[in-house]
Amino acid sequence: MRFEAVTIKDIAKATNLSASTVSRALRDSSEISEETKRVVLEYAGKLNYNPNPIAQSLKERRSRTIGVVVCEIANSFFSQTINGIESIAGNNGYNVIISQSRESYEKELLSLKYLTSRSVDGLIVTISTETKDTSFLQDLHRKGMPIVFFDRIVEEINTHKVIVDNFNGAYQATEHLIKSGCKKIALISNDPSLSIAKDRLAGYQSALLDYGISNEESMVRYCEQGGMNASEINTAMDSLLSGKNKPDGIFTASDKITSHVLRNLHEKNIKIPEEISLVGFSNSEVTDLFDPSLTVVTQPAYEMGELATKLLLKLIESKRPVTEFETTTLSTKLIVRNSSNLKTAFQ
Amino acid sequence: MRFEAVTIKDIAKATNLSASTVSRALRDSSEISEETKRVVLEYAGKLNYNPNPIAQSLKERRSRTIGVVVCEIANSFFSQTINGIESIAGNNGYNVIISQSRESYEKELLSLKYLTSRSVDGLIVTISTETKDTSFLQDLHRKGMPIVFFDRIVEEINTHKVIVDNFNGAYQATEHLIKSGCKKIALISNDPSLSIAKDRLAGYQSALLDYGISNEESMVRYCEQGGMNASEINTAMDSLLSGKNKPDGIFTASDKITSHVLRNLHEKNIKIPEEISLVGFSNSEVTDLFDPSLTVVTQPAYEMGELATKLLLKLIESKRPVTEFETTTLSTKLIVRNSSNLKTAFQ
DNA sequence: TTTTTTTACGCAATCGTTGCCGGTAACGAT
DNA sequence: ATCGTTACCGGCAACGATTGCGTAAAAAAA
Repeated sequence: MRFEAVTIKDIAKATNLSASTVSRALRDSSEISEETKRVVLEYAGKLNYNPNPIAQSLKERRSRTIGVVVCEIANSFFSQTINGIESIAGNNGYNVIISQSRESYEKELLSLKYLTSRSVDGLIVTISTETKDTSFLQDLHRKGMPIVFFDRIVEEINTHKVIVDNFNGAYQATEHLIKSGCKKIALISNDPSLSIAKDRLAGYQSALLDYGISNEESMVRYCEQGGMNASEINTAMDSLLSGKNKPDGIFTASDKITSHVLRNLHEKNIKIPEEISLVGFSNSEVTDLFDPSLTVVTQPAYEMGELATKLLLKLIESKRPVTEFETTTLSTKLIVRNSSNLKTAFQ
Repeated sequence: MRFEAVTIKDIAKATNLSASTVSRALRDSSEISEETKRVVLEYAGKLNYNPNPIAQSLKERRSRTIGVVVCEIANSFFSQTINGIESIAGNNGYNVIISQSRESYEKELLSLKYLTSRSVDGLIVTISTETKDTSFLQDLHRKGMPIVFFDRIVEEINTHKVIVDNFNGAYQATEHLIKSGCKKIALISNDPSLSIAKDRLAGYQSALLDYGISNEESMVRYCEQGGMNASEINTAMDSLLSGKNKPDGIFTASDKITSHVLRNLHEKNIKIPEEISLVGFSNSEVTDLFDPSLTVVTQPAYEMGELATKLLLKLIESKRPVTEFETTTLSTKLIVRNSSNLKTAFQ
């Protein structure tokens, strides 16, 4: 079954005008008489005419569509970002096609190929944990495809980027754990090749350094699959807790990792924060309901989506090639709750 | 900046053939010589040719795009459904445009108009809490637009529908509360005009009836905005708990409502399940981490998305108008945790 | 050799829209 | 009466891919 729409030709026939006149009348051109415009608009209204965006796209060589590649929609951080993206895109007459990599390089590549073959006007991308080779993105960028990165950016591609101050977010989280009395603080993070993982590691290390706590390799674990499956995190936790140097605080560097670690601590019947304090990056809206309520580092995801989209639209609508790019860094927010205990506050 | 793609004409020029020959060669037509095909394919490969889907859409009068209207992406149930939708759509060469109503009738209408004006081949829709008037959807349906409803269906439109057994889900939840020893069970639900709210109310009432508990109007609250803002739910909770007939069990009929109610109970320092037991519909993946871990009714969201998409594709690809429609009902699952206490189990 | 068939390709139209060019009628100016 | 200007509108072509139809050349049949 096909859904048949009204075209300009239908109106042209009905009004005994040519297609071009109807087109111009609809676009309120000055070279069409008021009377003709009235007639055309009346018919267009009556027949509920809508211009065919596919034909327009073909003519104008643009689709007014932007492609978004995220790791996972069912992740608060990304769904909030998408909300921001859709709001700005919608206000500007663009639509959004969303694609998920599910942390797989292969799926990411497929998504990118799919989106570009669907003639998107630009891309908003956050790369997967698995992605080491960014040559496809570099190719696209070189050929003139407007791209904006957010969150997990690609350092070697020079374009607009929207990130948060991951260093500071991690620093504050770690500092908070230290001030809570933790002496042995572990970090469970994403694959270290990711920009965000690097920055968060650096922030964590810097805080330890500043407070005179030694940086020990043995206290850091990386999840190559970004915590897509629990087993990876459980393995990390097992090895972390089995050693002689058991941590008294854990800093988790992503949404998924945070909840998996909490679940693992529950299973092990470890008291939080008495035995181990927990602070993690998370944009989930229900971490206040967790047992215990979680101390989290949150990111302004919605704003990041808005900003990335604004930047992308600027790229798309620029007449001449853009060579000056900006990296916007927003702030994270530390929300202190019961999974950590700010002991020094009572001293 | 525009991204310039390789077209059939580029290949035609490069190979000194006509566009039609190139087109036929690419589609492996029998009236093209093997030698020509080889040459064309070689060039197409070298230039990394991809057919322009916009041009194809215009020609074939279809966009290979399906539109999805959900209430909110940042809701586990819907994001899981979208995952299911995308998986089937992707496998069949369709892409997906997602639109959110945010429980607003106005935004829903805008989304629908936008999607249809973007020439989607079909729609997968779950209506907003606010929606009372479905005439626009009825118009679309009458004009031949393939539509599949899921979750919150429109009863008066005869098309494929995918739902869960809301009656039974609610019955089981209520029955479980009764067996846990609750005598006064409240229901906090969505706007009663929604199909799911009706069915869940009926299941709740039926369970009460079967166990000889009186149905009292005063124990039911409806959230007209579907729990989009906390205040609505807090008001409901205040009125529910202030009366003389304080409930000892609450059944919440949606994801958002469930977490808001839990938060409200926390704020009121009410012990769960000692003072009040809580069971709710929720597809959040972290309800096991809540304080207390939540007893929930979950829906097979991913499967619902898959199924809805399969049905939609059948509609879209059917040669002649479909008149026989099916409503598929999947089962919910009750996961018992600590927010309710199955006391009778110990007897 | 002539006629028929087959092979392999090009032309032109199409989808819906719009930019460009051109044309005509009306009107005032000369 | 002639010209120029203005207002208004139509025709054509093009965006990229596809397809029915036509046809030249080659192959096969007569």
